[in-house]
Amino acid sequence: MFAKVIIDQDAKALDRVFEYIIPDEMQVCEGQRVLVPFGARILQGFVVGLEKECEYDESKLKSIVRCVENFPVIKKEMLCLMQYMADRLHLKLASVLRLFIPSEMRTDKVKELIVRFVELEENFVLPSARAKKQLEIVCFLQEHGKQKFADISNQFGYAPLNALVKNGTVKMSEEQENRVPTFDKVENVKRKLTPLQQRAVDTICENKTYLLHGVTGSGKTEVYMTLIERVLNDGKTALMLVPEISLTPQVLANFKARFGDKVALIHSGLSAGERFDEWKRIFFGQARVVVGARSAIFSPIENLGIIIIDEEHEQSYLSESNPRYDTHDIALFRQKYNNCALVLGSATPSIESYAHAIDGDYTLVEMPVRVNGMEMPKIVVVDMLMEMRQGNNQIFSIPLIYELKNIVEQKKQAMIFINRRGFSSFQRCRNCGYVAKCTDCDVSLVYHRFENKLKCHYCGKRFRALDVCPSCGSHDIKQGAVGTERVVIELQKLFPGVPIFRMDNDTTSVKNGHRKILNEFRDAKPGILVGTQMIAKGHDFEDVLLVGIVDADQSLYQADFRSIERTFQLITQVAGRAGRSANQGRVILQTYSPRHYVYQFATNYDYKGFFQREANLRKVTKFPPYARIVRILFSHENEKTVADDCKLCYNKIQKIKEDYGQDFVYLDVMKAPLNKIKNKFRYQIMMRFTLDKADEIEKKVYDTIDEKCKSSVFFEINPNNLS
DNA sequence: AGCACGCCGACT
DNA sequence: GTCGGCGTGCTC
Repeated sequence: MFAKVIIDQDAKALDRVFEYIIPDEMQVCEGQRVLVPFGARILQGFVVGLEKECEYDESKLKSIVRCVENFPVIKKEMLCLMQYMADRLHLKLASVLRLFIPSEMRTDKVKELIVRFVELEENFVLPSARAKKQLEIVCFLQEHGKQKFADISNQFGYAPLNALVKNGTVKMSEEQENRVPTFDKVENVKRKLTPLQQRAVDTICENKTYLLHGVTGSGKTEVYMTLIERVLNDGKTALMLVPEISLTPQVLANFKARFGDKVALIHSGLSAGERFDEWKRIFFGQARVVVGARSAIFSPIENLGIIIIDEEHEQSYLSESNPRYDTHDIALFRQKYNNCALVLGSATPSIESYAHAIDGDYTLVEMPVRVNGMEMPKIVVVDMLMEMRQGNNQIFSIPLIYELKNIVEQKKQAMIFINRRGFSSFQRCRNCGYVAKCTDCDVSLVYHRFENKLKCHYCGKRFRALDVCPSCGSHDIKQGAVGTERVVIELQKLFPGVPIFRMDNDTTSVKNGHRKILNEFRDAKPGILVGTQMIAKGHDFEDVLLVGIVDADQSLYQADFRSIERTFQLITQVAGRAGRSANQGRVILQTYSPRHYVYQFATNYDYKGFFQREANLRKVTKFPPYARIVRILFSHENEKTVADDCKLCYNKIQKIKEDYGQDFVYLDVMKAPLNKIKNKFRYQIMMRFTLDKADEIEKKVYDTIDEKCKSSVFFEINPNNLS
């Protein structure tokens, strides 16, 4: 027999199958990890096919050395998925396979956790009465049976236990144990479903794709849990994805409380060992519910009855580093393969998904009312240009300060949303215009007052903060756009003595930073929580009656076609934090473009109106979901090399464009908006195709990329962020 | 990816 | 004369 093997190396030249002889005495099946001789080395590979005949010259074939495991780590479904992703997303087979197993497994760094147990020998002799501790241990074991060595040793001391083992009174054994991620213990509260929730549950009963459009606070989580329970009762399994950011201890605890040992949790906070053990529990069918972030879509769970993507509009479902993929595509593949239901849930569905619902590809399920019947908080738009004209140059408008005062007086809580961390987005010399930039990246440095450093948000490099302009010596340094640190400092000036908390990447990177800040904020009344978009997700605080959006325009002016959509989503999500209890909340939205349609629709919570307007715009201007964008990004440390590679590729693509006329909507070549990151120069080719011909053109374009091209090449389909 | 083979410059 | 630079090409 012969095996088709993918070599586990991330190189384009190796991105194909190599054939090997399976020695007669060796048991090898599809999906197994093997060691094979490759050139002068022994490398790891994956068996992706078995054949009686070989295609390559048989005399040149080598034999598989051995299998790494005695079972196939890649299941059949995943082998199909591998081919699908490689074809559709132009990914290397090996890089796709790496997504399917925990990285810990490839490096063989994690070992199985072996736990030692002690129990009494069958014919044990009682220790002498003088050995008091030993007697205690024997009594304890007599009463409780087999115990962990570590527990007994902690409770009664290591020496007496060891003595008992030595003299043969107690026998020791070893067992492999799974590491269990820690989680908070909470009660399993099963709330009775509202008629609206019940209707949603009843509607989602077929093996189709559903778009669950439920306003913030409409109780989507309870719907998910009920659906999962039903699937489990049918003897099937469930997979639920949530954005990493909302995998809060609270959410994890709720799922553990409801589903107990049946649930496996996959999130970035797990240790290597925990991740490996959870993966194994899924692989061997012990876990029947998987709750996790993006990468959990690749869990080796079988017999799926339902896949749920919560907050489906979140951009974190698009992988932005290689291999690049959209979780929706993978979910749709697995749904078809397993013939199960797929539920996409959101208060603000992505334009793409809602368009599918309108077109009838997905079934729309709506929950337009909050569980507690409360109205959505009122959103007040404040024109910051007006404020300036009236002489207010502060970062807070008069109405926001007024509302904040009210909150403080009533001993309630407020959240201030500012989607930029640090103190200010740049430092610039007022005299000569010098702006501090990163030496390795083409970006201005962000000033962090707390550390008094300038930081590059792309490569993390730190620099001395400016007090004197290095170019002209002037002391007149201007601060750029406001960040979370600055907001906190300004609030402290306005409300001395009021507890103010900051939640962003810088304050939550320490272990449990997240939980600590939220717990402290919960008890602070009055209290103000300042944060980036991580405060927009799922935290329900009854006493938050005010949400301030300091710079709503921030996400609006980003150079990508989803920026308006993202702004609408952010406002709606942040607004949803206010007035979760009986008191109606209020939102103050500060902007320099108060008449922009996104604000008109957002303040009225008019998702459908917004969708119509935005969808129409994209239809007319030929953007997704009514066209496909493809970007090829070239990067290399030598600027001339990238420019040449890019230009060469562009010239070839131009020839393709001539053949397709109107279907090749757009083609351009340019420096990437971020021309340099980590000392690598970046050039790009931008393209747009009509949907009809997209697959065909895309394939041709992909094939023109020269294998000998020295730059690294990234091929992106409908990318989210065009920097 | 990594390793071998191969064809041109400055050195014990 | 040789040692070694890294360009090119191959790995079942």
